[in-house]
Amino acid sequence: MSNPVRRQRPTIHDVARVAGVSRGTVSRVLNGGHHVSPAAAEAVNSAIRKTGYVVNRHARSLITGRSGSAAFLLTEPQERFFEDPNFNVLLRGCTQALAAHDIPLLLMIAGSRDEQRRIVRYVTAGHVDGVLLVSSHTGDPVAAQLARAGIPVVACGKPMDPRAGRLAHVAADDREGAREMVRHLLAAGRRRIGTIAGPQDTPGGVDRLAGFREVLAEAGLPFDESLVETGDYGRASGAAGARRLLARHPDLDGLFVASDLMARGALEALARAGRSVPEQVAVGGFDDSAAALASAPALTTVRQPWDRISQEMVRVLLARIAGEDTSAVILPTELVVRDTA
Amino acid sequence: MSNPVRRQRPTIHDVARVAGVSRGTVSRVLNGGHHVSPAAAEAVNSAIRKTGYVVNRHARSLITGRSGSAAFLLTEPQERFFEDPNFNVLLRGCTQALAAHDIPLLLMIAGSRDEQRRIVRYVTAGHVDGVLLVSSHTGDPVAAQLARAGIPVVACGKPMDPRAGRLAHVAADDREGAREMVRHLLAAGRRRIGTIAGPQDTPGGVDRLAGFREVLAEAGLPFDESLVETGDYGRASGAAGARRLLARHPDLDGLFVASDLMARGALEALARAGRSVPEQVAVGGFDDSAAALASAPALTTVRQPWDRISQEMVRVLLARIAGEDTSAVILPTELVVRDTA
DNA sequence: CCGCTTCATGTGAACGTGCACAGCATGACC
DNA sequence: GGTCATGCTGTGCACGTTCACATGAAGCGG
Repeated sequence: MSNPVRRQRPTIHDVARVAGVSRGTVSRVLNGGHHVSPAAAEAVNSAIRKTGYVVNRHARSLITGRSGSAAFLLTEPQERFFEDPNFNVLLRGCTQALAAHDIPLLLMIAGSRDEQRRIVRYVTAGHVDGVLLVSSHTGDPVAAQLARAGIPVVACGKPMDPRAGRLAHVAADDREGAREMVRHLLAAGRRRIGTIAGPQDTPGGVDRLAGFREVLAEAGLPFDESLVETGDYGRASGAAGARRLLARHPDLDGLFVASDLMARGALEALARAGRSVPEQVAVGGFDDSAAALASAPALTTVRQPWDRISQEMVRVLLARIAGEDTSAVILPTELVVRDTA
Repeated sequence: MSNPVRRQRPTIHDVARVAGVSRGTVSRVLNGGHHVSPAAAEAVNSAIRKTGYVVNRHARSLITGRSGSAAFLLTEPQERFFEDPNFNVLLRGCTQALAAHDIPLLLMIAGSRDEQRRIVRYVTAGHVDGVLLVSSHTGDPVAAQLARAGIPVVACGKPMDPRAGRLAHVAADDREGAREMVRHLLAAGRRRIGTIAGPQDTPGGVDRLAGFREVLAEAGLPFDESLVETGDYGRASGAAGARRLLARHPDLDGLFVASDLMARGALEALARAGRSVPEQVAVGGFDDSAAALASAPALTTVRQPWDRISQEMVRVLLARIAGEDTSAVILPTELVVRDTA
């Protein structure tokens, strides 16, 4: 009747003893409850409550070979991601979506070569069941190694390289989002429409530019390469692009900019050039980031459904872990009309 | 000589066989290498390279009772944190500092009651060795439960409640930072200095206001309660506070604002009231956030050493996990002089 | 009443590691 | 040469769980 000095955490064995059944039965109740009589199940559940038992994931992982956790992997220019509010929405959304399945999320940042090696070793060692990948270009060596090792990976954003087909991905429909924005500019009577595109080595940059071109062509407007500028998604490049466009086309009356940050830069350049927005030049951005509302005038933009993207990434990842072969998911964007167009 | 059909991951046993030693010796090499002859150690290391062995953390955790991982726990108003660029620096810094010790970081968000329960269960079950806590008020129920269960917890920011002494914490020196800024305003000849303080239920808000008062008193300026306004760290409350201060004190020539966001709001209000900055009113902020540089004029502010804070949090956490009783660490701030003061 | 199936339950083994302990060789010292 | 200390190495066990298999009971049709 004497208590042990050190109070141990209750194990499945304790539960079995209290419930008057065997360890196997408790284990069955824990994992699905098939092949267990209602009476036994009830006894086990009550014993679990009574003892305060929680499963030891380490023991479980050791035998099953699965960790019950997932990683959020960030490669490449981490600074840019961390500064991007949308990235934060994504990170939060993924964390919470996985938490609903009782799966903890490991945050991993692959910066240096050393960090990359460590991450590959950790993940391929089976200490993570799957990986949510955020990377600007998907020729990423880390991602490739993981995919080759058979780790389920779901990327955020369309892969640049279609032959990197082993990666599942979830992305917003950049092309259709761009199309919608340009149609909106056309509907407002704009005919001399320029664009500041994103980097052409990112799929988003390519698709938004493609959407822009398609709609102009469909509207029967002559294609003019001099109406296209390219930036790096940053504020400064937006301002520079707008200046160059205005120099070439003083009669510009519409501008589709591939990111809100660049759009803000473009607005400054337009103001400095004495153009009124939206009266003389209508401006549309992309992202619906905080920058869109940072100062007046509020930016008309295209919203990407980041909350849904995170949910879908988790859904696809869990499906892949379960062995299903879900691959690409493309989600619709939403046009947000404010003051600039 | 026939290979097995399925290639298993190499275990410590395989390494031992290849190296021609026992499992125990391999284990010793892995954990510190004490009591191992150089020859044996070399044989083991070469065998590890040859087999591509990586330790199975699940098995190790099962026997040691330690997980080799830590959690980054976010409670309360998650939105505010995720929008705060400094928070991102902190999260990134902690992740990388822990990665250097080969410790993965689990991101946990305690929003709903249900999430809180799940997190407490997970952590107290021993699936995490320690917790890095970010919470605005440290009377936090989740933190209290974890501390009570004996989990090492290191909080970011000073606890409001000194009797919550079981939590270690790392914080910037808000009081001295505020003192330095106010001294800077005094040195510039300002004598009619107001402040927009932060919420008085947060330690940062209290300390920054205390520093403000102390320096004025030391300078022999009469204390005037009507020079104090209180905001919620947000832009709008800064603008409102500045308007009220100006109404009461049209001759205001200096303003210490407890956050950059509020400072931006104050700058707008000052501009609208026709005051020139810094000629008529010198303005100092706090945080050195992106808002400080968001638009002209660039804000003079107090920088908190977020990179060092994250490093110290990790250092203190590892010390606590190792059983040492490191507690409070206060780090110096840095005055960043730009255009507004 | 028998043989067959179905289903709930118990049992032993295995997962890969760390640790305590025992054994063994070597060398030093009396 | 014997005793003892010292330092390296091997072995068995334990950690808590899942899984395959065995067992036995119950149901059922002939």
